[in-house]
This record gives sequence, structure tokens and C-alpha cells, in this order.
Amino acid sequence: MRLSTRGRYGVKAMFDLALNSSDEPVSIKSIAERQGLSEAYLEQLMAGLRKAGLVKSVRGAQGGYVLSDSPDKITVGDIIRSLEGSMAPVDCVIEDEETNCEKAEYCVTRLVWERIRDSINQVVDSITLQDMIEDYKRLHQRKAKNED
Amino acid sequence: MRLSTRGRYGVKAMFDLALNSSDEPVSIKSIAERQGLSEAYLEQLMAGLRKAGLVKSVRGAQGGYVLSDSPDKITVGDIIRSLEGSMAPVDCVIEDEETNCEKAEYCVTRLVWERIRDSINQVVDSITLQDMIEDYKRLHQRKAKNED
DNA sequence: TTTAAAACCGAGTAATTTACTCGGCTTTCT
DNA sequence: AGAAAGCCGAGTAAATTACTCGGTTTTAAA
Repeated sequence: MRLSTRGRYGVKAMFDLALNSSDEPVSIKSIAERQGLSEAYLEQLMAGLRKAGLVKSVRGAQGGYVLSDSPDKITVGDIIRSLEGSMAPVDCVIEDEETNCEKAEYCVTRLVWERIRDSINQVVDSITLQDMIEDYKRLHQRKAKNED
Repeated sequence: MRLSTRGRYGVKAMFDLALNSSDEPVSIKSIAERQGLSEAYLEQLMAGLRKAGLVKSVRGAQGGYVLSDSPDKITVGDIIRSLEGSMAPVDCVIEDEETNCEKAEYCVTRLVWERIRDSINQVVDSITLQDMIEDYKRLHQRKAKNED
């Protein structure tokens, strides 16, 4: 049940974008540097995020990426699902996909998988980039205090 | 974030065991038949469940497996974790494993992973084999009604 | 006491997935 | 014109998954 690097790096990158956003777009290079990711790989992920409509790209020199919406409107769930697909723990409970299992209606384990899926969706959809920014500020404040 | 077949088959097998348990042990062969699983593969999984202490084995002819505890004491979480390991979405938040990431204390994404992990644990630990048996009975009752 | 039914065990393996890299093309600012 | 960026498709080594197989040991029953 591990997330792949796509989801992990994707969340990191989007957080970085949220934290470092201004009116100028942010380049893959700078995100990759700050977050310690491979540029070429991150490029793939950004393509996915763009196709999902979570970021907008600006081509050409001085180009880069910007969030499509404000940080409090983008959730961790949006990010992970756009890069990894459904959070369903098994294929037969992927949302909006009719299952080809004819026993589905009377399947007990199916109920279990649905509950797991729903609970994961609930957490990831409840965490926005804004929440992460606030956590970040809190942690840094405390860090500064500790280092006195 | 899919479960592997180990976890899926494991839950199925344990449910089967709970449902078909009497004073006689239940053989791998019969579980595999009812659940449509490969005998040889299921054998591996049962070994894992035995090592985790969830089932006890009876060797020799007429042997098989029995639950180590009553169905209301065994959770889906126990089963999945014993076959797949921690439900942590990333390695750095596996329970009882100190992380080698020195930024851990100030890591924002880490907080996200912890929340996901905790929420998954909470659901899977809240579902017992007894719950599944009751779901099964409910579904079958309704099925019988529908088929009138 | 033989036989057969079962669990136990370790090793091997094909297929799939993951986590990338690479090279070239296009766009656009300076 | 040149450089800095994004865009795109293909390729690949390593890891993981989902198994299988062959043999050993144990034990109930005929």
C-alpha cells in the first residue's frame, strides 16, 4: 500500500509551487533543485498535473508553472489521484468504473475495500496546499524557537 | 496505492475460515476451492498468517487451519499488516522504525503521510471478521428476499 | 502398518511495474 | 539570434509481484 514516487514527488512539487509562487512562473529546474528531485522525471509529473488541470504552464524563456487555483482550493487528493489514479485499494472499487464482477452485489470483501477507499479519500481531500503552508510556518516558528 | 494479492487473498481466506469454522480444521484445498485461489499460493499466505499468530495449523491427514482467536478479536488490519507490512503510504512513516531522514522533525509532507497512515489503520482496525460475517448474513438475507 | 491427505519449506521464474533517462522539438523572452 | 524554458515519445535497468514446483514431514484412517 505504498504510494509511488509519482504521488510523493507530486505533492512535494505542488507544495513547493504553492510556497514559492509569486506572479512569475516557477521553473522545473528550481523546484527540482529545492526539493532534490530529478529534473527530467519531475517534468513528466508536471505534465500529468497540467493535464489534470492543477497547474498551468508558461512556455519559453523565463517560463515555468503556476497553480491553476488558490492553495486552499487544491487538495492532496487532487494531486495524488491525478498522478496515481484512484486511491481504491483494489481495482473492483475504482470510482466510476463499473466492475465486471457479477458477485459484486453480494461481495463482503468489497464492502471492506470501499470503506478503506472512502477513508483514504476523506483524509487526502481534507488537506489543502494552504493547510500544508500553515503547517510549514508553524514548524518553522517552533524550529526558530528551539534554536534559541 | 493498491493492495497486493497477498492482502486481498489473505482477507478472503480468513473470512472463509471464520465462516466455515467448526471444531474441525479447514484445509487449504477447501479454502482455495471456495474462494477460487491457487492452492500453492494460498499455502504461502497461510504460512505468513501462522507466523503472525492469527491462525493455528493442524498437520497430517484431516489437518488444516483454525483461527487463533474468536472472529470478533481478529481485524482486517491484523490480516493485511501481517501479509503486507505497515499501511504507511511511504517508508519514512512506518511505525516503530526510526527514520533516517534528519529533516523529519520539520517535514511538512511527513505530516500528510502520517495522517493517511493513521486513517487507514483506523478503518482496517475497526473491521473484525465478525463484522464481515454479519455483513455476509445481511447480504444473503436481502439476496434471498430479492429472489422471491 | 501402509497409505494418503495434509501442512511445511526453499528455490526459481515470467510478467509487470517503477523510476527513471535521453534526444530532439517547440515556444518565447531578451 | 540565442538561450531558457516547456513538450513529447521512446527506451531501459532494477525491483516487485504473483505465482509454480519439488520435495519433506506429520498424522489420521483403512
